[in-house]
Amino acid sequence: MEPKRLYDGELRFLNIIWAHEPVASGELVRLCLDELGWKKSTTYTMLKRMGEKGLVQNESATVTSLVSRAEVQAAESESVVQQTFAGSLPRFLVAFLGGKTISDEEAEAIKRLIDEHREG
Amino acid sequence: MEPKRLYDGELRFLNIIWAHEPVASGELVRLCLDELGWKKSTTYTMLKRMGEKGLVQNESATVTSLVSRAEVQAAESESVVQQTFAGSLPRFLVAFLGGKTISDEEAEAIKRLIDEHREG
DNA sequence: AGCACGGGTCTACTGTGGTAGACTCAAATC
DNA sequence: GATTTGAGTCTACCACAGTAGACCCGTGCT
Repeated sequence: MEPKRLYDGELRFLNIIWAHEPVASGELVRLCLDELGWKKSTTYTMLKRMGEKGLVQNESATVTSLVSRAEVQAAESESVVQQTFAGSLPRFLVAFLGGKTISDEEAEAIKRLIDEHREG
Repeated sequence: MEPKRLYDGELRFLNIIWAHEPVASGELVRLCLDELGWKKSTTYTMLKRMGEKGLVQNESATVTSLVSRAEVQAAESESVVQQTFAGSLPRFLVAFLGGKTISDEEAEAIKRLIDEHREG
């Protein structure tokens, strides 16, 4: 999976698919109408365009994703850290945390994560 | 500054401005030609459009930015964590770290950052 | 006076994301 | 056989990022 950044609409669409796949196309039309306010043809247009990009698949009226949420999220995070912070995670964190504070639980969770990914 | 997400071109343009401001407009035209391959009119169009958005300023042929790099970076990181990870920093980190490993120094730097932003 | 030149605007084309109306087609139903 | 219904396509409009060619204007050089 090349680190291709997704557009807003694609992401919202994928989120629905991930949450329900495999999902019947008609059902997906209903879901998109409810959650995104899209008309039927909009959903099908999206389906087709994203199918051409290899992001989703519509076979015998059953829609599945061809990229996992994890892959997309990894690419997205990678892309931002790379493009905006020259690949530096600490710089990202400095910017993100700014004036914010984080709870003790979150702090511990993060430290644990860091330890799990230490080299050596 | 509202968390308005910038486009690629705007970001590349701002990067040049940040690196040289205050910069004479003619000089900026040269820089953009060199670093981005933009023609003069492209640079001026950008300048004007981004001026209308309140991102940059061109006064008596001197260009300055109206948003700091830090602000933009904060907004950018905020936006990604919000949109792709439901605002959860740990989730972002799980995705970002993936199979990666980080050095001891980086790990310590990050832990220090975390502690500095604990609440209470 | 005339010209070159740098600063800057105007207009406009291209691509594409986002969105949808009109329509086709096959299967189910009456 | 005729009609409804659900799946799916075609065409198209709008907004806007990205990009640039043609042009205008003032100032200073010749």
